[in-house]
Amino acid sequence: MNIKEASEKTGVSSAAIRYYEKESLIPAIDRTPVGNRDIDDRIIRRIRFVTQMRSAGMSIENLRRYIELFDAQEDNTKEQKALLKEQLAVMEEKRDDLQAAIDHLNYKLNHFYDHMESTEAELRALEKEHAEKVDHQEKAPDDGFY
Amino acid sequence: MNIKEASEKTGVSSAAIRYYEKESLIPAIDRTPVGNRDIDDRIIRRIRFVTQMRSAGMSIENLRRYIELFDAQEDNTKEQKALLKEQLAVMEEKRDDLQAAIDHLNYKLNHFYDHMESTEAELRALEKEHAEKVDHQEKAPDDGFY
DNA sequence: CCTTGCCTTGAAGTACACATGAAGGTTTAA
DNA sequence: TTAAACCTTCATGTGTACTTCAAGGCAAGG
Repeated sequence: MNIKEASEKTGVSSAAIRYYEKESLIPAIDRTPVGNRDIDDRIIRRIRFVTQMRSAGMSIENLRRYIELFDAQEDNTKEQKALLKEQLAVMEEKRDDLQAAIDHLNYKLNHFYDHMESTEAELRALEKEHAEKVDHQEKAPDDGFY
Repeated sequence: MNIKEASEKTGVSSAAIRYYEKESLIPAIDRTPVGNRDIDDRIIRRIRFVTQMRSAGMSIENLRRYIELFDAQEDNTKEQKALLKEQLAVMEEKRDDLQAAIDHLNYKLNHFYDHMESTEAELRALEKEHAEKVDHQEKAPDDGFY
């Protein structure tokens, strides 16, 4: 498939696909005799992988290092393991930050209900949760920003 | 406390704190008689909140909108809820992407062990996990990129 | 009095991750 | 054969989120 089709399939712009190839986030793409990119499913999968990691907040630079390690054939496993573990720690910390922020937003959402919209059922649900999370609520701060 | 102390306390640069104030991500900061910022714990909490949301991928623009709604006295809870839910969805997707990446990386780490370093215990742990995750492994793709 | 070290504002510079534009090549369709 | 609709590379532009710089003020120590 050509780059436009790949773009439509992945939701990544043609320019971004070219950029990813240039930055080695995806492998070198085969060309047709006239020089156009001919993109197969393996590339599509890689583009989707890049999208996922980017969406999760990984920088191009880190992502390239990660993929280099992933693709490496040589048996430099010691360094690879070290770098992968480092990367893993970064990602786990980010995930935990994200989870903390999600918890915060959920708390907020559940504890400021809209009088205009709340149905009986919603109110009951809120009250139930409120009862369950008293200790959590106790920790809630003065101004709502921790 | 002065801006430098606040910076050290939060890990956010002085310039960034000034920037956040200018962009209304944190409230206007009180000044000493000579005009220097005098930062209290309420501001510190807000800075930390901003840091967390930024780290979670919220843009300055969205964050400002969110905080404006938050601080508003009018009963605009309907909009607030909408904005919160929107942001929550974004963050949950990011978290799931990150988790997928973490799983991916853990899989990689566990299946290319270093002959030079593995202890008996580590090997047993890997084998155990391997046995537990057969179905997951079955789904592992050709090139490892989904 | 002068240096050190903090602070201020405002303007300008920087890094990242693309987006856009210029100049040109190929293929299909009227 | 001429236009449309793709494509290529290379260069330059853009938005975001700061960072850095310039010019200067205030307070303490030597």
